[in-house]
Amino acid sequence: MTSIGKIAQNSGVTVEAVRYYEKQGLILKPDRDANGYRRYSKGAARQVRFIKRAQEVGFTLKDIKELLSLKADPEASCCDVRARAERKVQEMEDRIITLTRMKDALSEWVTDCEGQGPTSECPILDALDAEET
Amino acid sequence: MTSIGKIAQNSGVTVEAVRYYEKQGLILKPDRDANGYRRYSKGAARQVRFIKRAQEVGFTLKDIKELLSLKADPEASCCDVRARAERKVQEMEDRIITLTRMKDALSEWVTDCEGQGPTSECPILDALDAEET
DNA sequence: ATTGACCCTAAAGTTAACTTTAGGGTGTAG
DNA sequence: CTACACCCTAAAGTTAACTTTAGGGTCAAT
Repeated sequence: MTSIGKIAQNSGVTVEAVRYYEKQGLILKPDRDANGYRRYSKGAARQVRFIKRAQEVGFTLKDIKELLSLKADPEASCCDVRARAERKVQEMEDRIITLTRMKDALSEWVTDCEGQGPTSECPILDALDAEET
Repeated sequence: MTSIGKIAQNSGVTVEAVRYYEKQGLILKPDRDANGYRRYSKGAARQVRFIKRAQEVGFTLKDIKELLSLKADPEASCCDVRARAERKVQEMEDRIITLTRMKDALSEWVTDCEGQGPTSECPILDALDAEET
């Protein structure tokens, strides 16, 4: 039985974040003791860490809420979880491809640039300003 | 001399976006004709396309504003532009690395998952819930 | 008895880049 | 003359995931 402060500390988030997760229905509402303070069971920090770890691999809080529903649902299949994970992997691949394309375009222009002379003769600005696509 | 609608169309953004860029100081305030309508010179669409293209390679509007200052400044050197571009490339590389790491972790878990059985035995959920780091 | 560390709530603020809304003129084609 | 497309402004809304603020209780120690 610990306080919200300890839970936060043990899971590497702020106290406000823990309250926020509670409000969003991502963690169970804990009991309160006489003074109204939240009183958490030992496993609570683990729930928060689940959230954090899921975020770290790219899930949004909305995704995580779904994942938690599946986790809690005895009817749900592992397949459902897998499908979501695959979709997320795909999204991340797409983001990576886009970012890489952007980066490559920009770094090519950087290569063209000697870094000398006034901006009026800058190949980077020229590229951005070019008439064609 | 064209209307804001044409400018928007010719540069692939909305009318509201053009007005927004103006408010942010990214494009010059155009003259107005008798009825108060904005009246743009021919080159205005090009300014907007500069913005779009810069966004497409990863610059934020804030970055773009800086770039435009450099562009307009006869004292400024191409070197300043290049430095910003290099910084941006670095940022994008960092994002790509992070995203790739995330994606790899998740897709490894996906590989572990047969997609069968209840969620209580799902390797993906297990991985997210694991005790260690 | 007061300091300081914690706890509480509800509501507003943050960031980016727009979009939407509300309320209203303008110009022209039929 | 009346639709209808276009133009105007200012202000609020959008999204995500929190953080900050404002205003207050609680509790152990000094």
